[in-house]
Amino acid sequence: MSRLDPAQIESKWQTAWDEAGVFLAKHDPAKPKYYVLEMFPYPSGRIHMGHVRNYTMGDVIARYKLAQGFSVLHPMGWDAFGMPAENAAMERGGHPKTWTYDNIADMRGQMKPLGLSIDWSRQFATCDPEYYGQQQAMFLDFMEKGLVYRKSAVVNWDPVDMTVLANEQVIEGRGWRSGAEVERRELTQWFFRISDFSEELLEAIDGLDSWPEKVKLMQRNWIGKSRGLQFAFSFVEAPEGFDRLEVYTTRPDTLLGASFVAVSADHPLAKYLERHDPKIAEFVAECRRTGTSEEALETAEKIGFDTGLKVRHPFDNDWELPVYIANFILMDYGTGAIFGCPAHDQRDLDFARKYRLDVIDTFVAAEGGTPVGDVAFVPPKTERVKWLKNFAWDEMATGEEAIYAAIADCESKGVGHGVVKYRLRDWGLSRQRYWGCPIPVVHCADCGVVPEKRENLPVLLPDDVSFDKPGNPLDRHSTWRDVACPKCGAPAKRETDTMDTFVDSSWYFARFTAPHAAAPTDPVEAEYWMNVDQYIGGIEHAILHLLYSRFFARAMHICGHLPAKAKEPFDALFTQGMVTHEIYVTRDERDRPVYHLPEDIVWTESGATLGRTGARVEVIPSAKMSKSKKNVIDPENIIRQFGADTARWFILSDSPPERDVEWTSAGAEAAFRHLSRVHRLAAEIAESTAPASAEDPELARAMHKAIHEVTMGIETFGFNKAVAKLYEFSNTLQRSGAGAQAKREAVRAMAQLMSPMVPHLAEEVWAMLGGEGLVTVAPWPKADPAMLVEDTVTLPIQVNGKRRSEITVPKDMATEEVEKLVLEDEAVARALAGAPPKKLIVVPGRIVNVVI
RNA sequence: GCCCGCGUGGUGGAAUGGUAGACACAAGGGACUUAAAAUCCCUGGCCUUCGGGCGUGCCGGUUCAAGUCCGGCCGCGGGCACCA
Repeated sequence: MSRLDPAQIESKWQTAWDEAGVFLAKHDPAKPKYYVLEMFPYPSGRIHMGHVRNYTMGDVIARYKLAQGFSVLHPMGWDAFGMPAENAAMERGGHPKTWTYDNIADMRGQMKPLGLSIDWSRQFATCDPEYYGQQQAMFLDFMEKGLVYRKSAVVNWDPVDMTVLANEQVIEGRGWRSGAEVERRELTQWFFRISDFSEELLEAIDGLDSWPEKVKLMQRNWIGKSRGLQFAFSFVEAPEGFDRLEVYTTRPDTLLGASFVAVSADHPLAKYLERHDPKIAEFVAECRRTGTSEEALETAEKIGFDTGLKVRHPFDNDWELPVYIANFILMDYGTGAIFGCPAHDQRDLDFARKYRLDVIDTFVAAEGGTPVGDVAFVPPKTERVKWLKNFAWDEMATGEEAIYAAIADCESKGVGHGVVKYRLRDWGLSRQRYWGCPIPVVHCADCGVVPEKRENLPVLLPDDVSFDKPGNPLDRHSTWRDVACPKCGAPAKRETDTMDTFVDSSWYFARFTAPHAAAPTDPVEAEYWMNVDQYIGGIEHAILHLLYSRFFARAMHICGHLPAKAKEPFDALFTQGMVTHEIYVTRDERDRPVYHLPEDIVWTESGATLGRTGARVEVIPSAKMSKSKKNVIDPENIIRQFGADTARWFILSDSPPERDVEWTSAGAEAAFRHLSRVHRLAAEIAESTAPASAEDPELARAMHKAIHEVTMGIETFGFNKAVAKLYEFSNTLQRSGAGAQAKREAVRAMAQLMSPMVPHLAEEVWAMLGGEGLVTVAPWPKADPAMLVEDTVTLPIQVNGKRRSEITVPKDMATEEVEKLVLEDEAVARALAGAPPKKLIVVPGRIVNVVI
């Protein structure tokens, strides 16, 4: 009998699938379609276990749908633009393009042995001119429809690398690469008008029934809708050109507690004042020096500057409030100006105490008399509280009622109006980088910003660039940069900014439906294949990527590139957990962690120690895999050692897909043992010469139960449960005394049920048992409902809710008869001790409860 | 600070309000073997006077029946955050 040899069978069946072309997506109007997509990878050069998990899950779905007769689209591509390629070029020399395409070839080579049911004929990389050229065409469409615009914005500028940094790249106020102190600079940049879609993107979340609640919530919070009052203060003495001062508040109910007004350092009023008062100029400059990074914001002291200006309270002309410039006010939220109510907002209170401003308690929060000290009283939104100063609502009202009443009252008095605001900002897409999609416009001294002519697309990235100097090589590339204006022909300059790589990943799913179309999409193909029926990826993309894609799908619809149904492009979303692995840690003399490789660890009775020194090692399970922690498991090694089926089987077992799964070598070995057992069992049964006796109802029942349960497991993303049911079925099969014919049928069913998860072994087993053709395309088995019902049922008997006994009865025995048998039961009789039961509850087919 | 999720054996985890711990890992015992590997079989929540008692983070409630529903605590994890 042959042993399981994964290397041999896996390449054999992969070749068979390729030759049969079973994974090529075919547009077949006669069939229902199914589009499965896993978030495409960045071509770093190595696949990791996270990829294996992601693509295995998608593959289970794709293969299952294929067997169910769907026309399946399961493509793969590469999110290939981005900084790492440029960093590699800077560090090691070479060209980002070479580095990227080499990595793609390497990674494809590493993915192939996994036996994924991918239609590789549709593969593309976002750095292919064919792809980014269409993206440029779409950018021009967006320009025509007013979906993209330019404005000046404050950015983190690294003066050494001469580039804009994302907030995450600013560490303690310094650039992450250069270590140079980051400056705040105003640059003119391109923006997508995503904020125009705030309400639509928010409302449509309600329709995303097959998205995780968690992701929907994160998106709702990110869009951040709030209702409030916007109104204007009039100045006691208005500065030139400033008539009134607009503010926005979500707590108009605290208006009677107002004691100051503050504006952002970027507010027009601040900008006006800094031109006239050197002290204000100095203060404003100070504010602007503070970075925009989280650290900078958290540690920065809240400071303000009294402008000397005064405004009048909207309810009382004699009530004057000072106007401050403060460093903690954001220009791009609300109006860039606020009123401060120290008694009922902690930050306002801190500010008021610091600058000795009034604190007006509109509540006397604790009616007992404690006035507001250093802790503000924030009126609760849903709880009824006693208001001392209320201008439009009951003395006892909730904060929400008060807010609502305050807005209505202010509107009736002509003091402002209720408005809705969103936290969502427009999406800045300009990057001062080489390795990205060029923005296809030209800057002309006379014509301004001129779109590149369509016939000149794609605007290709030049190959002859160098990374020996900081900054964007496109800026220095005169023959690329200096062009004639597409409109007037005068000498002009190309836009040298490239697009954020999130743009590339915001529509790749649509491009897969027609990867070589001469337009961004092909309407016929998009109509057939869209939407993505099942999208699978990491939770880390819960907000940006998914929100941007939802926006892009809408914008593409407006430009005629996607049908209306694709405005929400992902019908179902699944977010999978990480693959973790234990780490081995010791501490150095300064108590910093030092990580060790597994092969350096010696296991002793007292625990883990370090081989050479004998130092005690702390073993921490479930750590995220990372190079620095020395706990990375390389999928290539695992496949070489055990085969792809084992890697797939293990990663699907045990842990629910949405949770983290810990990789353990014991688990991988166990998975391999089980698959070997299945292989051996199948071979035994295939070779068995035992007489083909009559059918075996027990085994048949187990088979139908397995079909039902595994199917349900796959349908509900309960892969761990599907795997458990397959273990159960193979255990039953192994112990079964059924005849050869019944066993063969059961093994064939098992091969089919296993095929989405361990496709190579399934093919092998299927072939051994004389299955027709490829199991991959064999129609998915159906459970016979009649076979799922047992003739007899075992009913547990509870006494006062505690299990005491059980009886086995025919499945449709009358309740009265069951009751009779229950009362005759020994344990029940003992508990009753002669007395009649208070109550007897029979749940047919399930349970009996005797209440005494 | 605001919002959300989760607490079940030594471990990963099962369980439409209906037998808690399926399935697997690790562990212990046994068979086969000169031996090992491989393989196969068995045991297992805790206590017990063998009747039973106690068990799903803690306290209480609803119910014939609660891991599951409700209220309150405790702990862990995640998201957002100078957002007015």
